[in-house]
Order: sequence, then C-alpha cells, then structure tokens
Amino acid sequence: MLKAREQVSKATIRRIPLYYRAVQQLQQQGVSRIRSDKLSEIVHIPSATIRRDFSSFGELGKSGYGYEVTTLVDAFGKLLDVHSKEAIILVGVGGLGTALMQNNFRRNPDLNITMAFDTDPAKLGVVAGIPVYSFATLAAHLTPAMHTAILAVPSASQPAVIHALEAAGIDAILTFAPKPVACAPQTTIRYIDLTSELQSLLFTAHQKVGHGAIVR
Amino acid sequence: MLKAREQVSKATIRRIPLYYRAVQQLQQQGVSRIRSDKLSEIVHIPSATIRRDFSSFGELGKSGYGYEVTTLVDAFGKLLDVHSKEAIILVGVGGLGTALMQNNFRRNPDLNITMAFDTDPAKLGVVAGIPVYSFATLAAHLTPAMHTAILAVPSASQPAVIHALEAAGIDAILTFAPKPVACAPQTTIRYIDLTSELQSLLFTAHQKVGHGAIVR
DNA sequence: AAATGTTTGTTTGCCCGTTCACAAACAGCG
DNA sequence: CGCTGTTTGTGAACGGGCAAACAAACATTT
Repeated sequence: MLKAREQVSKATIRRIPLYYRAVQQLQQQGVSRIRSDKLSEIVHIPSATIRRDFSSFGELGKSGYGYEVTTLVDAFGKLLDVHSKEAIILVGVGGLGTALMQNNFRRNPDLNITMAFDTDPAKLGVVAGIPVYSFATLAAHLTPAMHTAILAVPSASQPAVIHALEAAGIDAILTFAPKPVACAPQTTIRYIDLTSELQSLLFTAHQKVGHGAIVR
Repeated sequence: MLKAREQVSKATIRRIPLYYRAVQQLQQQGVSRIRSDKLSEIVHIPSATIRRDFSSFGELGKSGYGYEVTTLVDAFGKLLDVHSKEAIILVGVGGLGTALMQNNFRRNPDLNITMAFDTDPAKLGVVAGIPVYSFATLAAHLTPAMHTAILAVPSASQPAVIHALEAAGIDAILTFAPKPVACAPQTTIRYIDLTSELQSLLFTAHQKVGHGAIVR
C-alpha cells in the first residue's frame, strides 16, 4: 500500500499536514469517499497537484471511484508518525512561549510540549500544567527520546541556545527568532519570523493593487 | 537609483526583510561597506542570489568595491515602506493574540497593532496598552487608512471574520488559523499554521537521518 | 457481460527560481 | 595615468515544482 520512502518533494511534504487535517475532518463528518476535484475545493490546491502528491505515496485511489477517506487518513497518519507521542521541549517562557504552552497543539493530541526551560529564575515553576526548569539543567532533564525543540528566545541568545540543544541531542528545531545561525549538519531548523512575514505581506499587498493573492 | 517596480519575484520579496535587518545591524555596528560574499556568511544565502536580488532593484553596488551600507538601508527601507506607520488591527484576544499584543513588533517601531477585537465581552478593555473592542463594532472603529489585519481566531469562525474584514476595507491578512478560505480577489492572505510547520519539520527530520537541512 | 461514463496516475511541457561563470566596471596603487 | 586585482551584474545552463492532458483502470448501468 505505502511506497517505500523514496524522495518526496519538499513542496509535497509541506502539504501533507493540510491533507491530513482535511481528510480527518471529512471522516468526522461521516464522508467515506472523496474525489480529487472535490478535495481541491476544500484545500484550495489544484486537483492535478493533489493526485500527483498522493501518487508519490503509492496507489491510494481507484479510477472512476476516488479515494477511500479511511485509506487517506491511515496513510497520512503513518507518514506524519502520528501516535508516536512526540515529546517536545520549549525554550523561552516569555509572552510567545507562554501562549504556545497554553495552546500546546491541542488539535493534535500526540504533539505535546512536555517541559520548558528559561534562564530567568522568576519564570521557573509550572505554566499551563507544564514544568519550567532552569536552562542550566537542560541536559539533566532531557531523555534520549527527545529530539525536538521550539525556541521562543531573543535573537541575541539564540546561537548559544542552539549550540546547547545540539550538544544535548536535539536535531529538529522550530524557532521564532530571525537571526540566521550556523548549525550542525544533522540538525533541521525551521524559521518562523513574524516580522518578516508581515513585512513581505505588506509589500505584496501594496505592490499588486487590484490583484489579490494567497501567499503560502 | 531605484528601479521602477517591475516584477520582483516572490522569492526575492520574502528575502527583503532579512536583508534589511542584516544591513541595519551592520550600520549599527559602524560598518560602512559590505561585499556580497561577506553578507552571504551573515544571512546564509548564496552570494549569487544576493547579487541577483539586489540587482532587481537597480544598480546598488560598485564593481570591485561592494555595497555602501547606507545605500542598502535606504533602498530596502523605501521598498518595505518603513516609516509609513502601518496601523494594524488584531482579531482574537486569546493566548496567542495576547502574546502578539505584548510583543507588538517591538523590533520595528513603525509596525504597530493599534486596536484589537474580540467577541467575548470578558476580553474587552485594554491589553498591553492596546484597546480591545467588541467585534460587532468593527466597522465603527476602522478608518479608511487601515487595511491590514492579524487573525488569531479559531478556525471555525475564520471565514465569517474574513468576510467582515473585507467588507470593512481590509485587504492584507496574516492568519494563524489553518482553515483554507476563499477570499475576494484583491485580498492578500498569508497563512501561518504552527501545527503544519511542526509536522513537516518532524517529517523531514525523520526522513533525512544523517543529512541536516535548513528549511525556509 | 458489454457498454458507458468517470476518475485516477502519469506523461509532457512549461515556468520560476537558483547557480554557474564571465565580461565589464570600478577601486586602489604605484 | 596606467596597471592590477577585485567585485558586481547578468547571460546561460540547470533543476524543481506546477498545470494540462490523456491513456488506462475501475465503477456503474443496462
């Protein structure tokens, strides 16, 4: 059913979570089968792209019929390693960090921030049911199974934090600090820079007067 | 000096804020000139790409010399319309919305959330110095100069909110709700979906064991 | 069981963005 | 002022992802 993982294009990878969410909702609504052109209206992605994406994971559908929703949910769930109870650590318990802890990916019960760290002694304790430890005790609290971190720290301290995380075995990092940083080759970093996003949004909005656009 | 705005590639647009931040820092550090290969080490973007990006705004540099930092700061500042005091409205004063208000793009003094809206009467008042009004009074509080909004509302209510915003003259929207939505043609929407970002990060991190990657 | 209509998976061509590589242009210096 | 070394800007090749189109495959109906 599922192809061996050859090379899946980065663009496709970024769309998997969208697909997964959509078919999950369909399943909850009691829909048992779906065609690519109908799904296209839901996720706003061309049906040709959808079929090409799906086909890169094997033959999930049937001609003249469509896709079984259950099949898709299972396939994407396996791909995304849902139900593997990913334990995520958070570094930086400021305004943004606190908001993330309160939210804690409620939508996905298997993605959980399990502990947080900060250098400010005033921040230590428990926030939204999650313990906050001193950043100095990072290595002592990490288990070998933890390899994912979210960073909500000031840009200035980011390089040092990333260095410490790598030393502690973290190899997947999502950060909100805009400072580009050199990292170890096995580390994957995803930057989310809110100010940049906003500025480039404003630029395109001003540029194309009269033509709207959805920017992904 | 500055080219008339022809077509600037979307990829380039997304990099402008990075460049702007980098050259601003250089200026603060007293650096007066910079070469493309040196800048490449700072922003982690190939020097060829940097030169091509810069050249799409005119001839900003001098052969055998490099770029005058002042020239770059001016050019990117003009491009991004810095100092135009963009007034931004926020809809949804939950955990994430509150964090955004506290932060309020402090790094950029000309990007400001000036007012917020929520449907919950308990949320009304003032948060971080910013007034929070009832969402029902949206149209009454907006001025014609306001055309940018940030959404931190539940997915379910997003379509209705976007519809109301468009009716009130908003045409640039940054949203944190993952639900894809149909919008008017003149509206530009940028989605930031934290769960999706995290899931695709985990997928690539698991996929490429032994090969790291910086995902932008 | 055959005929018909529908939908997938894939092929093909296209477009955008990145990278390479080099000629032209300029700074620095003797 | 001419010479040398350096760096830009860009033409050309490359690669990846996207949209269209179609043959093959399956469901459905008679």
